[in-house]
Amino acid sequence: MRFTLGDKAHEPFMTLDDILDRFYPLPDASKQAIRDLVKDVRYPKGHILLTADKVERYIYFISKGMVRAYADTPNGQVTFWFGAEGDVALTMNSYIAGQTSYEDIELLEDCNLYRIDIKKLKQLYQQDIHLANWGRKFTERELVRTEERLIAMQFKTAEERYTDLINKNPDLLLRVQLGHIASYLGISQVSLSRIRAARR
Amino acid sequence: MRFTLGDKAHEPFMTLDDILDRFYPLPDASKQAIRDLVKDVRYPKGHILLTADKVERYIYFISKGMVRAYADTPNGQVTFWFGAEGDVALTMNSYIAGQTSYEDIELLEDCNLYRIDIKKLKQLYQQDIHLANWGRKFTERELVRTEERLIAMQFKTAEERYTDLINKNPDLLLRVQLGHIASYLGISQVSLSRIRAARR
DNA sequence: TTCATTTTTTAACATTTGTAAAATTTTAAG
DNA sequence: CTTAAAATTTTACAAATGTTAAAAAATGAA
Repeated sequence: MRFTLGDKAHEPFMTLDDILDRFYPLPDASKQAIRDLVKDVRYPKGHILLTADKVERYIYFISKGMVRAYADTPNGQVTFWFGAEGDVALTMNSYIAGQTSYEDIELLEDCNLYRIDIKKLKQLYQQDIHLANWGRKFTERELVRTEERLIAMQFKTAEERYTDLINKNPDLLLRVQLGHIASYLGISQVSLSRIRAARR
Repeated sequence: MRFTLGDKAHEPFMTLDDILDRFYPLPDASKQAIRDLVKDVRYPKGHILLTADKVERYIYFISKGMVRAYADTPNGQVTFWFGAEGDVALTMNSYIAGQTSYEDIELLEDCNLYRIDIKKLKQLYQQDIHLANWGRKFTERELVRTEERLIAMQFKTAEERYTDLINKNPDLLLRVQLGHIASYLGISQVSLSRIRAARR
């Protein structure tokens, strides 16, 4: 999922079942099919989990830790998504189109992840209608969130977007450095400093 | 679909089959199930097809015409999506969550539409795995487009976003007034006029 | 065509945000 | 604890965008 942190962000970790149940109720047989495909993996802070220029084979459910997605641009990196416990980390075009994508995913903390093979997951989408609808629901939730953020970018000031962000995700300030937050808000770090100074 | 206009935008109109085939190959039985639910409707330019404050019962495939989605804000309307032939017009939260949403859909031209009942479509998602995957694919395509636009908002100048927009959609300038385009780009109409003046 | 309405552009000034560089604070390693 | 590195804030100035109001152009109905 692209940007949640809401519900269970403060939990120390989430189980695979916790994560699967967030999007859509699945019968146990479908959950078991996922469990059979999943492998537990761990990587340290700073690890690049997925890269833009590769067709990535896996997506990752985040059990514990914080990550960011960023696009490389002529003007530097643009962070456009944070993922925490319960979210799904993936490079969009690899997942959706089997092509290279526009973003890298970097771990901002040591992470425990559930790794799953995209091709095998898609085979399940073709075989199991519950999982096909689970996959639909997952994307739908991301789409609503992304569209809401896009609209906010079109008419809210940077200060409003900052306030909204930390109100919805108070722990973000404790877990993510301000440079990444500024980028996520679409402003320079200097601008974010000014906004924060004005709030004191 | 949220913002395409690409492939067949210049076509005078698209059939239901054209539209269904854009996202995902469907067996004929599945297409027939959709055909059985669909009703042809027409509305004139200016008609408000869907509204934010209602739980809408229908979504519409656009056979002919141009529409926009906009959110009402304290500072006026924010247009954040244009739909043309082949696109799907819907209020997101009605479609996704069965709740009121954040946008109205207004017709910018006289339109021919295929109307379909959301509840019945969702029943099909539960019964027909091909349609469930069609629905997944539809949302996935929207998500990639929306995410790409969000990233562009974060690091491209208004002028670059304007150039990108009209390069991808040359006919947009002929079919949509500049005030809506300015809003879509996240700038004032005055700013857009300045950008256009500088390009001459 | 003519006239009223709507849309778009232009002008003037205010505000926001960006950039570059320096100062300060925080973090992390030894 | 001390020190070097990294992150954050501050400052000064430049560039981009917003707001308001007026002028010009385009549109559409009679």
